[in-house]
Amino acid sequence: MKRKPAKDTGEESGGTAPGGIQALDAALSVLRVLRSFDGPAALSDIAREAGMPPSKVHRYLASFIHAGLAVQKERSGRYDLGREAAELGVAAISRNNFVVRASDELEELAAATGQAALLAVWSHHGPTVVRLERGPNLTTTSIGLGSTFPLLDSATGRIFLSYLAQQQLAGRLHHELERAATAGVSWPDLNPDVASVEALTAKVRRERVAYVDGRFIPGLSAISSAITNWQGEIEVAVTLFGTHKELLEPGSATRTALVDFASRHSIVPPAQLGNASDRAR
Amino acid sequence: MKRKPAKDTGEESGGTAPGGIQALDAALSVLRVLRSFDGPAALSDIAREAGMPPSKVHRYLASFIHAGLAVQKERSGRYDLGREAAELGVAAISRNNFVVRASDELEELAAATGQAALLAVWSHHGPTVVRLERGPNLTTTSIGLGSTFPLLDSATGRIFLSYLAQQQLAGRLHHELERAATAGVSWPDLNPDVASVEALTAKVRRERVAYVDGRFIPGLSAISSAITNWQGEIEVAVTLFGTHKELLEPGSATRTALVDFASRHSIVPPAQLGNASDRAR
DNA sequence: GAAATGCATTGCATAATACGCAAATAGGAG
DNA sequence: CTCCTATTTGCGTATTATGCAATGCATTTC
Repeated sequence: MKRKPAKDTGEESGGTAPGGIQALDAALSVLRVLRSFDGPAALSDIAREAGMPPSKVHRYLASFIHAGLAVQKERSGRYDLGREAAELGVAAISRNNFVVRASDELEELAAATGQAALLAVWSHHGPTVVRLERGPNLTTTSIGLGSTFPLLDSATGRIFLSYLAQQQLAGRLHHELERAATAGVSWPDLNPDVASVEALTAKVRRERVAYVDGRFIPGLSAISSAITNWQGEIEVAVTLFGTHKELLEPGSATRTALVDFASRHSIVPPAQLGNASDRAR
Repeated sequence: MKRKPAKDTGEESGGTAPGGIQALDAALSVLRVLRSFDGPAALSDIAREAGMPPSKVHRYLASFIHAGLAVQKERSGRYDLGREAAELGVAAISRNNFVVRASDELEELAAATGQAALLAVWSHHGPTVVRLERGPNLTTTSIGLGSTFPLLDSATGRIFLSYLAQQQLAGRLHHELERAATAGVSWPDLNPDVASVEALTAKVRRERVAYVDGRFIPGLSAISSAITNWQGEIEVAVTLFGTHKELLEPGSATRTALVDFASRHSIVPPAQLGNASDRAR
């Protein structure tokens, strides 16, 4: 096969895996480009973004379509991710033991509290719904798998805000703070500045729950708690939501059940096993 | 590159996409194999399942790992799906509106089967038509966008009756059962009592279709199937209808096409996420 | 209405690259 | 320590992916 005859400057292994296959690396980078679009994308746009000739990308896409990872809409249309991509993602998520175990009991939690319940994990877009259990009282909602929540404005978001490492949050947090500042928005319990956010997250970690009342979705109250792994990092957020504000009260049965649920599915880091940095290296 | 020197029996395009790339097709089939396992898998198992030499699979996996689609656990360990796979799936699902996706092909379904076709979703009033494709043979009908169907009396309604959670149906189902009981109505295949309804829905779930012949609308036969999401919950019902009763027969081309259409647009949940039939009732 | 533009798609010749085989290395068990 | 299983890596070959350019299709522009 030919290579671009021009540059061969010596810097060779720029994006190739050791022991991997060049063509496959190239193809997978196209898949990532396809994912990075918000919706269906034209061949020329994908090719430009990937830095490859359209004919090459077209052949990759033909194989992706064959595998079901991509689809082509309408006659002579644009490309989008396909059903197989969705199934792959669901399978990947279901390999996460925390999600699987919590899913098994999520229905019980919803039934016991009489509220709708969801599980969310962090993906690079933000907190993302991976499991949803509609309660008896909630018929319709704009929330579904793949929905993402804001960090500042939602119970689920605030849990990640409080438990996730600063550097993972940084990009999105800055963005939301800036938007809030320029729009002149502020909330009853939060101002759009770093100090105020710090105070909020401290409170959330102390109480082990975060909540909002009818802010992100009008008329809907939500309360969320964290399921953590052996390092004390958040793996999943569990959120209950409904139309009554009473579920937020410190002593409420709902709140107690939620915290209990989160604790039972968390792994409490053993306190006196030496600190993690010793074991890490 | 070499090919298996032995068999080249002439059966050529067994699994290759037209205009696609052979190596990529092979690699993606490995990805699918990896997904088909319940958890982490050994190289030799993946290779055997994919029908390829381990060295080939190993190189594919190296590229998958490089792209984040796969991970290798521990030292010299087994392979599993990676974070990028989850992100890919979330992206696919969040931009994937079941109604829109199915709408794109509804016309083809109608043309291929020669029947009229519709899509219906659940709104608080009941099954509601959101897309309608009049077939070549059907000129006029009382069905239009926004029409709602009864639960007991229509193919579309019976699909929702069989796949939707009990609590969402409760109100309307009670109402219809009561009306039928007081009016003394009954049907050839259904009595207005809970046990009879239960038997019907079990049959529907088993056969994956529900149908009626000229009952809801005299002289009109209809057959319906469910498009389900990642949790096994119904998102949309697809219904074909026409004046001939033959389309209801188990082996008919129409029925086969319908079930195929529905499964192609459904997301099959992995076994570990708990199965939907447990939660359905 | 006709030309023109912007796409996606597809032959084709070439040599670059992925493949199969087999050797090597690592890990685990007895 | 030794064997055994399973993963990883070199290497030569010809199969196959690639860039280029021509084709086809559709929508737009004048």
